[in-house]
Amino acid sequence: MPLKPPVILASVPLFNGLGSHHLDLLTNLAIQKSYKKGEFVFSEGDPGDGFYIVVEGQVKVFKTSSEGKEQILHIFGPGEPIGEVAVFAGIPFPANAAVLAKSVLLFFPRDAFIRLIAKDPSLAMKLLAVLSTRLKQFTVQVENLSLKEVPGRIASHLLFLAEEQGNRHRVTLTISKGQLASLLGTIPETLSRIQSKMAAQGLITVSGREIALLDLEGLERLSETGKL
Amino acid sequence: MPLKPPVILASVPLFNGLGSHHLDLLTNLAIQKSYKKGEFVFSEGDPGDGFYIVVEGQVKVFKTSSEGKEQILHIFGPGEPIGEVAVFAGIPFPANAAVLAKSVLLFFPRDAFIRLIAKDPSLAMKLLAVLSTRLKQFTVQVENLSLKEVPGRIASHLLFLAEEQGNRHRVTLTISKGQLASLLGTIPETLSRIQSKMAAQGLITVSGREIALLDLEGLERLSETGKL
DNA sequence: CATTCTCCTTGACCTAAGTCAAGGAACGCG
DNA sequence: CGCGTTCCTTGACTTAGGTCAAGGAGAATG
Repeated sequence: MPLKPPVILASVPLFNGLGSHHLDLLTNLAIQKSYKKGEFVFSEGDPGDGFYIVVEGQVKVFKTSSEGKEQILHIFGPGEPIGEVAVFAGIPFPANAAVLAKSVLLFFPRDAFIRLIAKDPSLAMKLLAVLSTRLKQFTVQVENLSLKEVPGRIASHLLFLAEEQGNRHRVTLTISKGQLASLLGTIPETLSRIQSKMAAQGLITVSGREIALLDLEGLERLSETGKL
Repeated sequence: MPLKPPVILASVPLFNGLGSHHLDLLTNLAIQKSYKKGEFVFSEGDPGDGFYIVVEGQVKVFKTSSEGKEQILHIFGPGEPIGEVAVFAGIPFPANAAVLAKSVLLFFPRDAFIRLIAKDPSLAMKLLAVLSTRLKQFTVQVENLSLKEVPGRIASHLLFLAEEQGNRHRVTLTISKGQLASLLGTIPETLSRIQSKMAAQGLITVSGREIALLDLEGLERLSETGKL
């Protein structure tokens, strides 16, 4: 059931600084949709007739192999746009999107949104920045997958979370270990084993989704020269 | 030695369809630079004070691990823009760029170029399309690295080249085998071995940089369900 | 509170692909 | 045209990490 969105657009970074006139136009464009845990937002190959912004909840974008293994490309939280690639490249969605928890998204239909950008270069500049940042993130993901072994990827990710959460010594996972494995290009078993080994070496302690970073030096070293 | 560029901008896809006024402005912005084989265009971490367009030659963009292994992110040919990510995200270059053969590039300084876009939404739309397409390519690269084994990656790449070169049954590598290995996230030894195996099974025949695709069916299958 | 999920962990095993080392082929240079 | 350098190929070996299988812990449900 599509609903009219609440007036939260102003708090979305992408629309930040937009005039209230444009915000009104956007508000009229947007269609609000709700999803329950596990539900797909779109599938790889679906026509890219618009993009989404997360209002609340969490969405994973991922690829699946023929044997059913899954690789998460990115996890999106509130305020982040999903699927703009399909809109601007004029192609079908290149990956799947599914929600990890009950979520609310806003949908912006392609054509109307494109018309809006054409009129407002500042919106275009914002989008360029968003896409560029995502590109940079892919750069890191490829580096991690190809040049680092699993322990290094885990260490990197923990340090990244510490940075993001603004706490040098303790991080909270926002996704399950299984999903984390899929994000890091490995499987739960391997993640589990390495996590144990890291704990045994005094690098971290794990308790549920709470992880204490005991040895930042060591983690830093591990994240670069992958040897555990 | 920077030189004024020749009037080839109109033939660059990114600037295609731009008015001659804007083309003149761009021409005045651009600085032509020449590189000899192996030379770096920029290094990871360098300030992103502008971006480049390939006029002739070939440029690889790549990451390097602490142990010296290299992963190529993309190979750019004539007409393609390099390094826009740094410009629009306002960050240093997130990877290295080096030329694979004697090359000529045009450099566009950041600030002037940004001013130009702000005035011309159609240029912004073109850039959005370019970045989106690159994003989609990364999507494929991550999928290949994480969800496919090396034989599958090779098969995919050969089929991709066949598509690109418009010849179903014969492709020509434009880079050395060693560089190809680095692009596919493996090493020359492994590439070599698998190529031999594929030849033994009648999928392909290899002679230098010329590869004949004998069994498209088989390659297609291999590219999906990676079993050789 | 017991039951059933779902998720996580550990063990034994196996295999894809990386390392090290040695020849060969091809290419550019003097 | 011969020489050296760079690139490619093949072989023997090692290993990171995936697979399969079996518990165990925690959360959710009736």
